Amino acid sequence: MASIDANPPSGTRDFLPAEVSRREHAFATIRTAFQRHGFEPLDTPAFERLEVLTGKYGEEGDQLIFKILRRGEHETTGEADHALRYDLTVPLARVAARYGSQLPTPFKRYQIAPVWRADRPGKGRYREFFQCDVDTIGSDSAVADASTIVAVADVLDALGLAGFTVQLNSRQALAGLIEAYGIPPQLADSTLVGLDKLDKIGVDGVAAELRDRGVAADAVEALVTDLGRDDLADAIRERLIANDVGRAGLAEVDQILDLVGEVPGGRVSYAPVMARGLSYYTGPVFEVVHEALDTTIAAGGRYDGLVGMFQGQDVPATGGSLGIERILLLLEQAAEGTPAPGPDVLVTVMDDAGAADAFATAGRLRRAGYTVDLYSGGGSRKLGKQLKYADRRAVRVAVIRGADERAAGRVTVKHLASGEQATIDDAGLEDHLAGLLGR
RNA sequence: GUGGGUGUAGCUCAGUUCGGUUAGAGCGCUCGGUUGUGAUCCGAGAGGCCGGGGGUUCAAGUCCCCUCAUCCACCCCA
Repeated sequence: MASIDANPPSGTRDFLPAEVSRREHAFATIRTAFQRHGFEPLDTPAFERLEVLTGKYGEEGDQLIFKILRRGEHETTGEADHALRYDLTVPLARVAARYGSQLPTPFKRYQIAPVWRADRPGKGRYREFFQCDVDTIGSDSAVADASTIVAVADVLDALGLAGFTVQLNSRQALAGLIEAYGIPPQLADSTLVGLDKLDKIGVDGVAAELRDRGVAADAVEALVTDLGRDDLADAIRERLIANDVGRAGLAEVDQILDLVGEVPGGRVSYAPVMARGLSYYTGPVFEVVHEALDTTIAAGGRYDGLVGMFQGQDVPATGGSLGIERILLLLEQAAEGTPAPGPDVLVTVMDDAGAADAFATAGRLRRAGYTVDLYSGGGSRKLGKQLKYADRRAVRVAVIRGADERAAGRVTVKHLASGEQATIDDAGLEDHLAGLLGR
């Protein structure tokens, strides 16, 4: 038999049962928290028409879109008409454009689903990964921006990830900053990318980066002086109040800070040089970093222009995204060594004659509320093999009913962890299990 | 996309320096230590054309070239 590579494609993963359990549990926690904040679930197709996706993620982003070849006679041309979704925000914008009038305004939704990027895989970085987005469409109010942040913070806290910081900024504040330091508009984006690296490469690194990007020496010098100050935020604030955009941006930030107030499990603060990669943000932007990690675990912001790309008029929108794969990685590390619990009970099958009886017993115990596995193996049904299987599955109790027990109307119950077992009247099985399993 | 590391049993890795008889360990797996007792203990066994291709050589897991995969850093991102 020819053997083919059994590994999943590069950048994708198989999730074995224990891992699926952990993931599903985290997803359930997230769903519950978002719903408590009044967000509704939405689902959209795994793939979209190509033109829905292209032009939304910038030049580099467009190249990372997984395209789907046209079928039939067009197949050989390499032409693509569909593509796997790249994120959940653009599909949402499409949905908002398509069903706008049927949806309540503002429309608040969350979505947990896989997305695909033709990226180079790395640690905590995949070509197929889940995103978890929460957005509000149709509100230009800072209440919506603040609600996003509070909901995201609540989710992180519910997941047990206390110790995070929400860094808040605004595109307007950044525009004001560019103006305040006299940086020409055509260098704005490039400058912001450089500034955004402050935490990573330090003041000197940023200075070098900005010079490389063509920022004038006096502007760099002015920036570096402020960046080096302990009260960086205040220093930038002073600069920003000098121009209109800067003042407006600061007002945005302060209003949200005010609305959000205290957040359980974390802090919220103004981060004056935090930018954000995605080009479609238009207003407030935020990023959540965890103290135990130097990577972003959630991010978001306002993108008032995106829905308008699908219909005539602009619709305000704001939202956020949880870096769920990184969060799951964190949770996994925290849970290391604690195996996922298996079924409560394994009912053994000692012989063909007893199979029907074992089925009946398993059914009886499921109706009694237990999670019950029935040994489904063929071949040798040696008890040792079945107990080994029970151990492997982390089953708590084995129920054994061979020919002897059946003839006597009795059943043997073995508690795996303690090794204790008892043979009791069949009728007393539920009561006995209740004692063993604490129900 | 750029630079570097690593590919040997199902898993984690020795062995490669200076090429030389049947390539090892731990864990896992299978079987056994008598009837129907796991996890522990003891014993036995299965499992590898040493990532793939080409080259040098009497001889290649070991040296050279190519290729693929994977990991780390940078870039970018979630």
